[in-house]
Amino acid sequence: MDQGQGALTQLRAYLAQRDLPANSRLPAERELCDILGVSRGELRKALAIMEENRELWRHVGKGTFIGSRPVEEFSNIAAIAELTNPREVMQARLLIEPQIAREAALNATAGDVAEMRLCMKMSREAKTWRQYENSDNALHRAVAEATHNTVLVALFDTLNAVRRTVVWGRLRSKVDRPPSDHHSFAEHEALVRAIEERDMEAAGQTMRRHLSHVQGNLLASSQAAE
Amino acid sequence: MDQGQGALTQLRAYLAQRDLPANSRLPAERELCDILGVSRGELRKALAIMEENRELWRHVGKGTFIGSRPVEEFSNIAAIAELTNPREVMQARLLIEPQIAREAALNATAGDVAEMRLCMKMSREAKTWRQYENSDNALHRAVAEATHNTVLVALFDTLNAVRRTVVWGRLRSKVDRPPSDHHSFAEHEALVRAIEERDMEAAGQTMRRHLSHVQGNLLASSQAAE
DNA sequence: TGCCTAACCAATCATATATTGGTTAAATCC
DNA sequence: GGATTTAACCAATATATGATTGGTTAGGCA
Repeated sequence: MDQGQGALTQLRAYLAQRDLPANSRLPAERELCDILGVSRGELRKALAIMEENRELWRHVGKGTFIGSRPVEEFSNIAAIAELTNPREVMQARLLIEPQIAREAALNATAGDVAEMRLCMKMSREAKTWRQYENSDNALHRAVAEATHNTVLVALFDTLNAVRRTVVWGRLRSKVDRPPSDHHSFAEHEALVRAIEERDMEAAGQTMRRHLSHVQGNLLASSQAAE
Repeated sequence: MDQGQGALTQLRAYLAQRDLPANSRLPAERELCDILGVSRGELRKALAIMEENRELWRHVGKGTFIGSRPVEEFSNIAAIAELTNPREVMQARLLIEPQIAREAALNATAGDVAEMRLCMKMSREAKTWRQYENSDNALHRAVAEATHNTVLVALFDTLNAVRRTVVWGRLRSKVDRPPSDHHSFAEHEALVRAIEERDMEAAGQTMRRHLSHVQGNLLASSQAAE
């Protein structure tokens, strides 16, 4: 009975002496047995207790590590893109991006707005669809960056990556041509102005209206393809 | 001059004959040289043109592939967690999750609601903080799943993964204790009821209020730590 | 000058070997 | 007899090695 707790005590003493930083790996179980002078079974009991206590985590083939187990990532872009479709992506954009625009209106600096205007200028001067799409992407990302919230930017990037993968997979318009419809230009202008004037409500509304138009165009083109 | 275009023509003919599906790999450059009977330089010119045209993409060590280059992922959970903090994460939750709740109210099935009620039951019966947190997580994820939108679920998972990494990194409450404050229980109940009644406005508002309380608690505990 | 050829480079893949936590069962010890 | 040690084995992972790939450069050649 004392033995069972003894291994844990020895292990704790060993770790306290080293004072290892988080995520650092400690020796393999077989080595620790020799170091601490305990049997592997007792050592594993102690390790199990500390793992249950979230003081360390173990994995076959990897080893034993200080701290809490890292989370598994279901954020694989390609995997998401496989499971979804343009409709879901546009719906997600309609829910997320207006909220980002509202937050951008609150936090945007003069530099952020200048960046947005530069993107708009480039999109107006675009000679090919590819250039236009790049500028459009850059503008939307500039809005996300204007929130000055790393998590929101990361979420936007994820959503954007999924969008590009899915859309490109479906309709492959090889013909590069300048955009004929200029409805986006006016909407972008209104969006940036709302952000500049710190009008959260207008920023959100404008973004929502803009994405609704994009959604409508996407729907129309898919119908035309049928 | 005819030679330069000739390699491209031959390559196009070769690809048209095979009619390879997207993302499929085509032979290595050195093999293609023999197959098409052109020099590697000419072949690479043709490949460069088609790559510029987004008809294929190449990468050292991998090969040459049909279609457009897959997007790079900035969705590394650990990387995001390194750059952010609990405040940004809570802010992002306050912007995203109410929108998800609204959408859930529109699309939830009876099975979805039953799943939510099960999560609530488990959270009420939780004996430790860990159990409570797991049930709470499961409930919020059930709401996301009720949107029946793969992209929204994936974004929620990403946000949730970042949240757990960041929060766990900061405050490590080793002491497992049952939750003393029951304010979340009533809020969860109201949230699920709003979703069940398809009241988008109430669902969004309830989720926002709930997260505001969570944010308040997090702020209070961090102040207490100082 | 323009093209071909060959060689080389760094990134990546493919394969084999070693290591690690997890498990089981016989041996051993009070 | 029950608990513990010990050894062997397993699947997952890491590590090391060699082959392959796109990218690049330099010399030969027409």
